[in-house]
Amino acid sequence: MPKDATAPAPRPMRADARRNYNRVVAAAETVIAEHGAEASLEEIARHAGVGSATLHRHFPTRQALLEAVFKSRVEALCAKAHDLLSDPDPGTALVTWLRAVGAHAVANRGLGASLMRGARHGGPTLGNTCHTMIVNAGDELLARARQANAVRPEASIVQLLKLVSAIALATEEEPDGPTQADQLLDLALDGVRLHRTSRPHK
Amino acid sequence: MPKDATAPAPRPMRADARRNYNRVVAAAETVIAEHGAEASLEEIARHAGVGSATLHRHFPTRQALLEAVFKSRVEALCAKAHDLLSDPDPGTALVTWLRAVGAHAVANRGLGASLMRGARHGGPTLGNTCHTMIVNAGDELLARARQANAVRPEASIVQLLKLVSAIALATEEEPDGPTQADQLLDLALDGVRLHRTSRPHK
DNA sequence: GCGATAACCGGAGGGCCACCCCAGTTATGG
DNA sequence: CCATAACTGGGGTGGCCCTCCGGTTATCGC
Repeated sequence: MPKDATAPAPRPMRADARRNYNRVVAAAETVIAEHGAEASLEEIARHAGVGSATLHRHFPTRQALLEAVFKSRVEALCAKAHDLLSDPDPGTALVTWLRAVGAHAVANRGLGASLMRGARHGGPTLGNTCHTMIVNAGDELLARARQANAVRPEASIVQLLKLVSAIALATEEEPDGPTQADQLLDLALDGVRLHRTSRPHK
Repeated sequence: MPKDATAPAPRPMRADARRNYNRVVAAAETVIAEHGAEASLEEIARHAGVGSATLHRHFPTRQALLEAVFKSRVEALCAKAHDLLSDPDPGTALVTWLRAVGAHAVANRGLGASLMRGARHGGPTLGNTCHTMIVNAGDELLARARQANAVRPEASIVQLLKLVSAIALATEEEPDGPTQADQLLDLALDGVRLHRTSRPHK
């Protein structure tokens, strides 16, 4: 089965089409890493050796292209979430995963914004697959943590992800982005957890 | 050549110039409230009944325009910070103020982004007056709270403001933005405070 | 009150970009 | 091997940001 996202390709997509598709994704990857998520689509097309029309045909919206670029990373994060489900400490597992999400969002410029944008346009049409994948993966972790009384029960996974994305969005394209993001996450996520013991003097 | 952003005009600025200046600021206010901080400058000029050149002459950069638009609100926030300095509970005062900052940032689309952008371009040249004003005002509140052991000592005011701005940025242009922002702030700011007593079972 | 002058105004134009249309080209199935 | 359907990319449109330049107007010294 072709690795097509949502359509079970009735036509298996012509060879050159798939070739150009891959070229565009590769070019987008490098250009976005260089210039951020607001990079010029034409520059991506140029860098891929492809006309702008081709790019727009394969990816009718910028969001669609971002989804394709970040798909592998999102899948990795979902896999990590699955692994962490067997962690002995549900609360720490959740926080660890959220930090990983934040780290990825900071490292891959624009991922954070991409994840957030997914929430809008409620329609399940397209463009929000990254968002839903992450939400589903994280929801299991949160449910387990909540069951163990390790987190504030009123926090939803959407809120938590939005918080993480916001921090990533705010610190990306800063000189010391990763450091700042880490500190901010430390501050913010600490408020999410429930510390039944009195807080250590640290 | 006096680069006056706020300078006390050696030449008192011609009457029509000031008139157009005010018109542009007023137009920007409404257009930004409608379309966000990324609104088209030409549309602002159009809405003000003014050529685009006039807009660019008065405000050489978008940031300069945003500064002018948000100046009054920022001043109000600084005044509020000053008032809260006499609040009996330093920790609560700080959190109250940060929530107020967040509320303003959400209400006035683009203010959050504007506040953050100020941090960059380290130069004290221009465009970061809003940022420095807010930072200075908040720093006093934070210092007092820290002295009272009411907050985690490693949190800096820049970090806290960045956190608040990030949340505002993430929730603005959402249908239920203010509500979400409030919940997220609740989550995030709780991690900032130091609860010397063991946390209530709540 | 009245020119001279300096400041101000806004339309025109250049460069860049997202997006669409259409004729040429190429892979694919009978 | 060829008919056909799908894919391609150059060119066009409209929008944006920003700058230059000739015309206009407020302001100051007389």
